[in-house]
Amino acid sequence: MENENQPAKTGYHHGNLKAALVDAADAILRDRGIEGFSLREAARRAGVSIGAPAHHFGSATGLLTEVALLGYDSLGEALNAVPSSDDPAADLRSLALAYVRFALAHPGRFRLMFRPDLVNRDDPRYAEVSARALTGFAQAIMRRDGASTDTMADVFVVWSSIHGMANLVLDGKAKYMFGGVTADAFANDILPKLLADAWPFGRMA
Amino acid sequence: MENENQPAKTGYHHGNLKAALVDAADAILRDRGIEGFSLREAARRAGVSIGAPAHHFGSATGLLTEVALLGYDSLGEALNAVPSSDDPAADLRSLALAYVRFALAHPGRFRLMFRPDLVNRDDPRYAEVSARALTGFAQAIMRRDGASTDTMADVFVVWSSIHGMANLVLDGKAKYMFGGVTADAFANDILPKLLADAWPFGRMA
DNA sequence: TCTGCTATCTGAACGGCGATAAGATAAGCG
DNA sequence: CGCTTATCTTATCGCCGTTCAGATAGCAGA
Repeated sequence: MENENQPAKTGYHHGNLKAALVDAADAILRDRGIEGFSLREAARRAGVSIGAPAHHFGSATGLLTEVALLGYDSLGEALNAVPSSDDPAADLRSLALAYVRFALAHPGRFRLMFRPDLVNRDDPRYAEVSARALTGFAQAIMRRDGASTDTMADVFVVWSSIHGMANLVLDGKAKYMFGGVTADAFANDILPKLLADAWPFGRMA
Repeated sequence: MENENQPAKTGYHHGNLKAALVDAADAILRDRGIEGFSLREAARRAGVSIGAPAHHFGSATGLLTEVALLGYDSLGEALNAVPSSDDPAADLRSLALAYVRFALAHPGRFRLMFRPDLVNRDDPRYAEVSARALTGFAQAIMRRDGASTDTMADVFVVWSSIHGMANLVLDGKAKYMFGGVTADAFANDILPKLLADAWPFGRMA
């Protein structure tokens, strides 16, 4: 997942600092979460001074925006890796499972992606990359619905359901409901059953 | 909503600093959101020195935990104010509407309530107050389901759906789907239609 | 190769933050 | 009245993001 971003730092000039800082920031999100991130820590991990990031990104938001864009890319990859079948309801269950698993596997990235105060959504790449992450998802809903009266409403409702599950589990709220289960056990044991039995979107419309 | 917390500051001793700091913190959440909160700003608003809050709350988390507990109380009030009818599916739609409206009316409080890093969930009052906020909600689901095989799974799925809608709207994601609509317009115009037409939990099981 | 231009990076500074601890103040109670 | 104790102030520490003058070196053109 990490670029090696050669050439490595050789002296005064790093050579590939921009990519190195993005990698460092992503690593901080992985190690310490979004609240553990700081611009200075990213500079430290990249082996440069505290003022160096400003030249490339201007501010902490600038750097985090790059990480968030990568996050949407990786979410899109995870969702697009789910194969389509001739059962769109089953596909929707698989997509929901992939979405929640992504959130649990990359909580720092996932949380960052939905933080309007830390991500510059006016970046021209944002609309494109965030929309593309959900295209396969929207298509599965359309396959299930056929000619719906309001596809956008359906997408929003299904997305909300999945996004809500991811957030409640990430925020530790599912523990209270399923007997202190770990995130892994939830994703591997409880969630698939839940999607098959109690989740109405996994049935034909 | 704000206590007047008499007696007001009279000199060296405030007299009711603990309540005044909770009010100040809640006001900061209202004015500047959760990211705009600081212990020093709360002290400033209460008219005391920056070290004063530590005596009463120990840390920022201590103060924010108090505010979060009040938040769960107020969410519980908002949900319990929704009357029960003989149509549990309609009740569920009303509860969903009240939940999302609460989140949009008190975004700072709402976000704080789900921040495990800012709220001490080991506080003995936490389990009680957070559970009570959702009791009426869980009862409506049980009335709709009758004798379900797994009520907890149903509660989790419905709650996720509602919680996901609240989060997506709060994080500005609904704008992209419903034409840049404001939060008020979403809560008053779009959401009721959505719950009636596209929301499967608002129908009988 | 030399020269100048420009991108890149350093290092110091500023104000704001949470936390801590020593000391000042006053409320309460015997 | 005097002692005890809770309350609040003040100073300090190490973080943080941001800014800016200056140091460094890559690089294009002569």
